[in-house]
Amino acid sequence: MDRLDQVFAAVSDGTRRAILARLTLGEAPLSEVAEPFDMSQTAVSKHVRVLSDAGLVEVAKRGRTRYCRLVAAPLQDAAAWLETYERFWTEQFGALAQHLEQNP
Amino acid sequence: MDRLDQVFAAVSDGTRRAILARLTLGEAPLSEVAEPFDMSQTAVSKHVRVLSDAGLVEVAKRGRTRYCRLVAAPLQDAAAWLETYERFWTEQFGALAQHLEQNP
DNA sequence: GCTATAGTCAACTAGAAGGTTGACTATAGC
DNA sequence: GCTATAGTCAACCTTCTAGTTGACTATAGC
Repeated sequence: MDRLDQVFAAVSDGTRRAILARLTLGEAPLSEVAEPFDMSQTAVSKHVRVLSDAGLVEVAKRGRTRYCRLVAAPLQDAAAWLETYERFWTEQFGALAQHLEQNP
Repeated sequence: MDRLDQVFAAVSDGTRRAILARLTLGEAPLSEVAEPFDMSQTAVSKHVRVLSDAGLVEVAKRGRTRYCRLVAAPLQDAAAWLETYERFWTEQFGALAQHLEQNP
């Protein structure tokens, strides 16, 4: 599995996207990250592991707590991949607009 | 699984990204889409199914052949999601640049 | 030193993904 | 009408994913 595979797979899960969204507010201990979810802390810990394997989260141990921090950089590769398709969706919407204009 | 989940999951596989890349060159019959891959046509057909379930490909039957066409629109939602993180990777690169400036 | 808290680890389960093969359906073209 | 081609479908296998629980480790704080 290459890195792009990993990044896209990591963000293809709503729970993990929610974790990333939480971390945009700043660093947080695992327990706090896990709190909103209706699942065991172990499960959330596994999600965080998937994110950190994809390079999207860094976990730092300080005392007995693990602080999670967002690392957005790998998302840039994903965005770059998507960008190469941008012209296709704009073209298609253009074609649709044109069609609707001619067939009101 | 919501739509964004589906789109991200669909593009998290290299084979499927390669199929999409092929389709940027224009519509193609399944057999032609399958040709470059070292796997059965059935397997490729399943990948195309995943893509079409995600709304990224449309398949039209004409005669005995199925023509596959790229539909980029759903990628726009993915791009929009990523955009909300853009400021985090630029911030982090900014911080890195600043650090490197101060510690040459 | 005892106890409560943060988190991991190992074992297990259920279901989804990604692939195979073999049999089948539908159409093209002579 | 026969045959080759395009593709699906169903059954199966193996590996990965997402979750569980229970036992364990490490540290904070009195």
